[in-house]
Amino acid sequence: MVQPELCPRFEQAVGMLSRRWNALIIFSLLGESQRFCTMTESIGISNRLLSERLKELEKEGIVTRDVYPETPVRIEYSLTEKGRALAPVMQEIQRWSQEWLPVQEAVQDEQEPSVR
Amino acid sequence: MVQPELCPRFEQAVGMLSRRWNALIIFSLLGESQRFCTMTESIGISNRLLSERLKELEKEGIVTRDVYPETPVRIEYSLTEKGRALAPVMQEIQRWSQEWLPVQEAVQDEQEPSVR
DNA sequence: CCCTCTCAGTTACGATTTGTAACCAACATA
DNA sequence: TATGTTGGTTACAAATCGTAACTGAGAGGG
Repeated sequence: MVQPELCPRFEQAVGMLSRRWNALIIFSLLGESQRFCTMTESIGISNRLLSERLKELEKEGIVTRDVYPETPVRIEYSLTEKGRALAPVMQEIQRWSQEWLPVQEAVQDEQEPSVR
Repeated sequence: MVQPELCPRFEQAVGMLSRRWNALIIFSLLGESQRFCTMTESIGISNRLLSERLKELEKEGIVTRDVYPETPVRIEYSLTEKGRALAPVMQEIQRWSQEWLPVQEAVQDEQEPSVR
């Protein structure tokens, strides 16, 4: 019934990072602050989900939202210190992916050789 | 339409790690190989999803499945080298969670009954 | 005044995925 | 025959996601 082992803080961190798109959002903000429309394009996420995720991440103190009342309005999203502190996590994911995942060529019809 | 920036291998790694439960499954196997029923208890995942995720992770070369025809049958899941190579990622998540997430006390009535 | 454009979202809704619980098969013991 | 254990499946409702259309504020054109 109860799950005894796992550290609750670790579980919480994993819960946040496992939420779909969150890792990519954080990664793309590690470089520099970005505006909404730039993020949807570079990440490939829909308006709806990006909006939803950014609100959650802001509430968790990972992302900051700055409004510049220019015309048209400019809204910049950036990472807080707590958010930037996730850089090593992203770096390790990247390192692993470089070492263990194959470079995938353009379009190749995968055909499983002999899976029963 | 096209997302130009992100490295496809990084995206793939994030996709795998962001799949719900995958990070916890990998983390719990970092210590030692485990059997099915032990994992459902310690992680708090249902049979259905654990079965599904383990099959996916096995297909991706991250997890190995070993059958010991004892009675009752014992099936041990463990990490491949590729899977164990994710240890630094988990370590960095853990480090971040220790530094940035609050220790949450026993039962505190949150206003929002956040049931994820 | 009306139409159009951009940015930053919302809303509506069908398609996936998840969580829960019940069930199954193999083998062993009582 | 009935019961227990392990390692799953199956069925189905609930939650989440993806797509696309829409909104609203402010500026500019005609």
